[in-house]
Amino acid sequence: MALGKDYVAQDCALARALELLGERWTLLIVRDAFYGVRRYGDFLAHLDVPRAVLAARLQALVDAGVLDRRPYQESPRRHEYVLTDRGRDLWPALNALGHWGGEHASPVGPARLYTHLPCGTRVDRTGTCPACGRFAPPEELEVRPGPGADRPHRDDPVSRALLRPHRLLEPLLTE
Amino acid sequence: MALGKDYVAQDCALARALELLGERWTLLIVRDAFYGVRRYGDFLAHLDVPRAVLAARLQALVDAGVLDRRPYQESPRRHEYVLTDRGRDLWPALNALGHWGGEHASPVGPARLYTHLPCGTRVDRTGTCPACGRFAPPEELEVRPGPGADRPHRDDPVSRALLRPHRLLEPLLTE
DNA sequence: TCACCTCGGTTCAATCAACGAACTTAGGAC
DNA sequence: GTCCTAAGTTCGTTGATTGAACCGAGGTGA
Repeated sequence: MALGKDYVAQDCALARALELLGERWTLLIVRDAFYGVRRYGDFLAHLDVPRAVLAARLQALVDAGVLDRRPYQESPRRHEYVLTDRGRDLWPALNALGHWGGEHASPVGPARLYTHLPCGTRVDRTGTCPACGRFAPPEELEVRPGPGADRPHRDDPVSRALLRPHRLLEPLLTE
Repeated sequence: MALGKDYVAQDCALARALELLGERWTLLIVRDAFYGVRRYGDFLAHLDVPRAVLAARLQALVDAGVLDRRPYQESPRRHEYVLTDRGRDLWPALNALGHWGGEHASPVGPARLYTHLPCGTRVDRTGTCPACGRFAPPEELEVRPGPGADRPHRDDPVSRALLRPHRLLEPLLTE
């Protein structure tokens, strides 16, 4: 979606957001980053995305300032991808899209529930906690499998780790 | 993005939403529908989307229950595409994505502002009106060009019509 | 009656991106 | 020396997007 064949003539904030986020796989990668996935191999295991596409998308997200690529060990040097503030600001959009998908595109309801930890209440489609009435930032949310959850489908370390309730943005332990 | 090569293994609400909405052009078409665009020719003029792609996307959105295709005149019979309730429920997602794009991906700020008509206040990224504290449904919003607006760029009937403040979902008059 | 116009598409060849399997590179472990 | 892991890159095949041309139903004007 490079120059010339992009949404460039659409001088609109949504179009510019989609220039990056509208590429296939990109938003699922960002969602996984909210779930605490940080490593190339874990994204790969959870997403079934072609390796080349994953590498390109991670690079694009780093270039756009959504993810930060930083070393998590030396010798051998390895890197992880962590959401920046700009990336965390995508939470309302991700929550709204996921909420719509759970209501209108899922046979059995949402696969995951988001609970505002201080209140123990599910957030609504705007990302607001009905109990305290405030917008619930992702750090204060816990993901947990919902009624339409993974059951038979996936079996990879990331999917297994997500069967346990998990605070958003905390690194996911994939034993 | 048909069977077999879709996000099907991602048993997740977001993945299912993206199965439809993640296709190129789809969310821009939905955005235009919120702006009041209803006709094939107007989408075409505003979006620079290939005709075949537009036809395919409109069909997919109708199949998914996001748009309703209904006649607006007989002899010759012509149809228009109007957002259903399911389509209107996409507003929080569209608003959140557009808000992110305006803050993080636009050089000069948002190209369009959304004002809650009863309060005269701009809605925030969650779609909530800061003045009345409630979620502002799209019917109560007015679009208006903002600081980063179209200026030189596009010159088509739809872009011209959007230079005037306009209530969301009201049919756009493209004289 | 004929030519031409509009609207809402469809068709098709060329191009571009995604896919997936194989390969690579750098270091550690046995 | 051999094997293993993590994080990629390479590359031929498949599939989607593009844009220009075409189509058909109906109206309009001379």
